[in-house]
Amino acid sequence: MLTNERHDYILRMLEEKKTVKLQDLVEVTDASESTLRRDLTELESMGKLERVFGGAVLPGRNLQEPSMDDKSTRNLKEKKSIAEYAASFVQEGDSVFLDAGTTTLQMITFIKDKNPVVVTNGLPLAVALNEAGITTYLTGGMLKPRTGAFVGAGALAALGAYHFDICFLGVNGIHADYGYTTPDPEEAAVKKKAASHARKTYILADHSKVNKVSFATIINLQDAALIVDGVPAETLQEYNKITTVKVVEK
Amino acid sequence: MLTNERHDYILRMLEEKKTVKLQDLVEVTDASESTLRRDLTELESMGKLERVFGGAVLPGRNLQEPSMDDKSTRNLKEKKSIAEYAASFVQEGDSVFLDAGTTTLQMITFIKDKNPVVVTNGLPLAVALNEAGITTYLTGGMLKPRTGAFVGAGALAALGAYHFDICFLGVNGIHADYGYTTPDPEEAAVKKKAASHARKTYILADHSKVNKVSFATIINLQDAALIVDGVPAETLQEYNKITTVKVVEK
DNA sequence: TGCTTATGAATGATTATGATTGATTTTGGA
DNA sequence: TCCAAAATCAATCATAATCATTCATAAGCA
Repeated sequence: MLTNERHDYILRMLEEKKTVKLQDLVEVTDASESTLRRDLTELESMGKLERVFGGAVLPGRNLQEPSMDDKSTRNLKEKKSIAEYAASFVQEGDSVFLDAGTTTLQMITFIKDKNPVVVTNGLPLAVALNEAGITTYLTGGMLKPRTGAFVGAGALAALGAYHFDICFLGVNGIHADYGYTTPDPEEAAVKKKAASHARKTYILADHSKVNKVSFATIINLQDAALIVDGVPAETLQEYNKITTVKVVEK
Repeated sequence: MLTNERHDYILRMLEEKKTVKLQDLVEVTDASESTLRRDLTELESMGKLERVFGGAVLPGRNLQEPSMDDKSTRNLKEKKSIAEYAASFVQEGDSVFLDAGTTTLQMITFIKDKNPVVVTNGLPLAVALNEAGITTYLTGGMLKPRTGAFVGAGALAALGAYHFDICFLGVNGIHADYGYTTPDPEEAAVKKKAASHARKTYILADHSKVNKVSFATIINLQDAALIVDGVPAETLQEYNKITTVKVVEK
């Protein structure tokens, strides 16, 4: 069976069944496991499918879910590691700002025994903080449906009333030349203001954000430290010029 | 069965039945208890469901109510009737304030087709409003764990920036002599300030609140209308002295 | 021939799974 | 109410499945 034939077959099978197992493909196509793995990898890089453990599924088929959930599944483990490491900087009784985002969300588990007072602009975070029994303040403001973040004049005004011992922000991209970037200007404004009211600011990012700069707003942050996972040493050199970098070990 | 298939199955089952038992999943999916427990744990960490003893439920549902199912299910039918009736006063495009509370929560279903802009101080309400696709503002402030209400200086300051066409408040007791009462002074302050920024205010209460005055703070509200259900005519006479009373018919 | 590409097999690593254990929670009866 | 039984739970472990990587072979082509 030709390579293209296999590819077509896989895609047609996916269309039909929405999901396909590698072992089934082996039986039907008479190709080896290795070959079919390569097929799947290739088709994935073309965006035609999404690999999962044991096979593949149609891409983006949980787009029906709020976009937050999609993102939260991606790199979840890395995010948890980063969150745990970041949480180690929080001290007993600190006043903490947690940015809206999936990585900061993961931090809640790791800080709840430190009796922090937490301010956030994230709706899901407020829910989780409440459940965790943490003293919680929310900035308020206009709710962005896609991200569950509160932004706008209301959020900015509320931030003016607080001061934080420590502040944790998520970003969408990090680049040695452009610095930190995030797609939404309103969310960028909130991040900036939060950082300006904090004694110390940490930026959280998994490796997928490194050297990425999408259509985005640049956030100018002085004195912020960057926490990332699994980035090669030579890449780090570049960033050390512009910020303190802390790498999460596995 | 692929991991993703199980996850999808669980979520679809949840969508349908609102709740799912672990044992049922074991029977249907042919996976072990351990595996399904892991599935549930993972889905929970993604915020797609909430684990309960014996299975899982859709998220948010039980956060809407402080701690006891008791309170939320108590008089639920009456609350829905009151909510539906109250919602009939909302007009297309109105700016609406919804107080934190279970009755106001029920209103969301009934106002979402009127394209309102809603301001609330209730965490569960913000979640529900977001899900309903309604433009949502939240006051922010300090979160009261028991009730999910935001109160304090932050909440009051935020309210100063809004004006409402219509305002709906819940109370804990109504008495012909003492007026409206609620146990928490901070929540009382929020209610009062919200009402003072509204063109028209409605108080929602089921019959269990009538002639009740617990250890409570009195809320002085001018020009507010009272919406109650199933109260005898002679009781009504008393209240007409102090407010406009509207009774929900069954 | 020399070069590229596709393939399959083998490897050690990673991940998912199911069974077991003892702890926790709920249930039901005294 | 209190206590004991049953159900459910989290944690751990060993096993099985799946994975990425490497290497060697074979086929196609100038």
